[in-house]
Amino acid sequence: VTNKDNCHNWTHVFERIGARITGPRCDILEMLDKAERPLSAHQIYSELHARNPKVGLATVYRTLSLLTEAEIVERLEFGDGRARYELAEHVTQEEHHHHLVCERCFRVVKYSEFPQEERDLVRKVAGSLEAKFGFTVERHQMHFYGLCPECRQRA
Amino acid sequence: VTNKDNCHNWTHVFERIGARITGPRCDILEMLDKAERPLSAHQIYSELHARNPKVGLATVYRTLSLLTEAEIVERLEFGDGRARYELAEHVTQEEHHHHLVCERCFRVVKYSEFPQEERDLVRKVAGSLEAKFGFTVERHQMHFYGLCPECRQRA
DNA sequence: CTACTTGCAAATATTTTGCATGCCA
DNA sequence: TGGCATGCAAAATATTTGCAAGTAG
Repeated sequence: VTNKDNCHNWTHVFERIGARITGPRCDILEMLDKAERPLSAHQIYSELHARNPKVGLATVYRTLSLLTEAEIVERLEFGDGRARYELAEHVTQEEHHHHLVCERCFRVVKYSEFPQEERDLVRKVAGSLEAKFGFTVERHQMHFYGLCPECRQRA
Repeated sequence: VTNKDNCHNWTHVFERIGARITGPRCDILEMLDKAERPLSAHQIYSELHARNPKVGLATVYRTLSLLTEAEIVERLEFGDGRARYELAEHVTQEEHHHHLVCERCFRVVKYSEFPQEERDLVRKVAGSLEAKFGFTVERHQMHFYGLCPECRQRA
């Protein structure tokens, strides 16, 4: 009883990577697209499974893995042992952003501050790293860690 | 049969945090201090256990946890599911640095490029985040990901 | 139809914890 | 000596995989 209601926007994504278009896959992309912060596999599974108890956790992991390989999804780790996932920027067409993380409760906020300055610096650093270490630089992440207002108050 | 040969440099570190000075603890700090890249718990355990089979993996994890809480060690995650650890900068008194990671083999290289420009940008971003989100920003990480020369050749 | 997907359960991998023993201060 | 630290084994998490059954194309 796979429900493909959410597939309209995503058919071309799966076609491009030669993967089949299924209900759970579209649901996952839809959730990631609507989310205001990166989601863990468990968060995605909980919601999907609540809507349709037939959905299994393994499918969530396999789908996230598939989409991460295809660079449709980006996998992030913030230090609490569970990976989070969000849509790649070329998919959302949103502004380039990074994350601010509370090191106590691991709440995550997206931000985009001084994008031009960042671009300039990143370009310089990436060039320098390629020259010095022979790496082909593909992407970067900048995480800021601190205490959110709630956790600071409790501390 | 605890061997405290490696404790000379580290007594004050443990005294400051009110923790006992033991062989395994000093060995771990010594390893981190000598390492040129962040080490995983398993890497540390392997070497220590080879030198002294009495050392257990739990001690490694408990020590890393203790030292991370005390901000003597920094915990890092690069996306392969195993955390890495390195000495905090105020302990090594080395230059502020970040990491370049091969997304295929997860080799990690430390770098420090354009430190002044980075400081300027980070200060601006941190201030902006504190004002906008009410977080108290404590630290940041910048990870560059790409392919190392070896993995690029193989691909 | 046929191969790709899925669900379930079992297997891995990493990290944490309980408890009896050991050892630092 | 007293309480923190350790080792071992068992537990808790997170993630991956084998396999039989389901379904997209």
